[in-house]
Amino acid sequence: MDKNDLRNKLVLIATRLFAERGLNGVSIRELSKAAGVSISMISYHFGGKEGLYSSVLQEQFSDFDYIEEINKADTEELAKIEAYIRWIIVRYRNKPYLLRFYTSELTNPTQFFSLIVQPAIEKIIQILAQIIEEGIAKNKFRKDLNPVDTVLAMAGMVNYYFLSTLATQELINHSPERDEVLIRHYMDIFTKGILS
Amino acid sequence: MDKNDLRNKLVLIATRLFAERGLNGVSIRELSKAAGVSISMISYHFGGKEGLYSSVLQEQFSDFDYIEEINKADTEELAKIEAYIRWIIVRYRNKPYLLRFYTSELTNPTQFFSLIVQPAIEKIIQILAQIIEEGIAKNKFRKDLNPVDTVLAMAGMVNYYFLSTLATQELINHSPERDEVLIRHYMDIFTKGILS
DNA sequence: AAAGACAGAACGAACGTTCGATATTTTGAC
DNA sequence: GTCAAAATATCGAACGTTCGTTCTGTCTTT
Repeated sequence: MDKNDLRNKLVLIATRLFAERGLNGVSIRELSKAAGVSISMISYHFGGKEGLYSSVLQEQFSDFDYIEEINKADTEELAKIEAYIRWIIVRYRNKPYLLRFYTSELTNPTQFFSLIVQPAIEKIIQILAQIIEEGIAKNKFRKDLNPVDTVLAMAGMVNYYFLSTLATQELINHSPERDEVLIRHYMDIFTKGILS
Repeated sequence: MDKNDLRNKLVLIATRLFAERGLNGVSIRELSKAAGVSISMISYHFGGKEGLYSSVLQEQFSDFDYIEEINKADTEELAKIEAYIRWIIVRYRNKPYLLRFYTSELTNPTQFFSLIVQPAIEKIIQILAQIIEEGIAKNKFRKDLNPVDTVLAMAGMVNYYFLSTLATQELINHSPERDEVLIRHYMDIFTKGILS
């Protein structure tokens, strides 16, 4: 087997297990058994259990480039915002365990947050706030809006939908059709709130 | 020492430690050392480590009665909504580790969710949706609103503020003054979005 | 033949629980 | 109220299990 095959396989399996039960909730024996390899392979390829966990985290927070592309597109502000909302939904669909990793269990979590999560979130907030500012400058949006707070309000509406679904484990049905209804609904509420 | 003194002390200490590093990230030796008692006390009083963890969870999700009082108050719909937002903020201020427990690590997490978290969230959503419905019936709010989705949008704006703060560990400054600004801001956006 | 990938056994450390002994509190008869 | 006895609370050691890592040897690839 190619070296990278096993690495990718371990990251894939570890992502699901770590997300379900956390770093300390999964043993390397279970991980290696699920991957069909020896337990020594985790130390060999990742330098230890935390090394594998770090690889999982890196992979989970490595898809923030798309948000920059949204911003570069030559569309109006509200279209960019809708594109951002759709991106969040796709993100949670592809990485349903993402929220768990916001409360990381690394020996040095500060490092993980300051190196990976914080820059990513700051970048998103900055880009979206800039979109709001442009809308204000063009007199499309209300002049008295605080761009950052407005971004947090908007991001909250979308993220919370998935957070509450995770927390209640089936309280709200997930489906593409329902996603579409929610996008329309959120855009509707949000648009009425910020348009001048 | 009184029996309940030690029980309460252990729950208090365990809440902070479990929230910081999760069920499997804290040993009963560390817990009992922090409480200044023997390790056997945890099994004696709580029937084991998971018993203590369950007690922590129960205590963290046992403050949902206030939301019913808000609903009973003889005030108009928007005032009730603002009271709800303030309640969330106080809740997170008093229980800053609350979000961690949404991804529980119990051996049988389904039981925890179905018994504690889900009923609590469903109750809140139901009460708030009822408030929205009343506003619609009185022609205060837009007729085309879906009450439940509207509640999720509103709850998301507030909850996400704290979620993002937790995730970024200092990205956004917390203070009563800033809370007040946010309450005004969120109420403003939300009000404009739902008023008829 | 050299280098890399992998397996499996072995290691010490840490884990949660249990158990017998001891200290403290509560109970009840006088 | 006193005091012995019962019940409860606490301790600390010991137990068996599981943990992550390491090491030696073997197989595969270059």
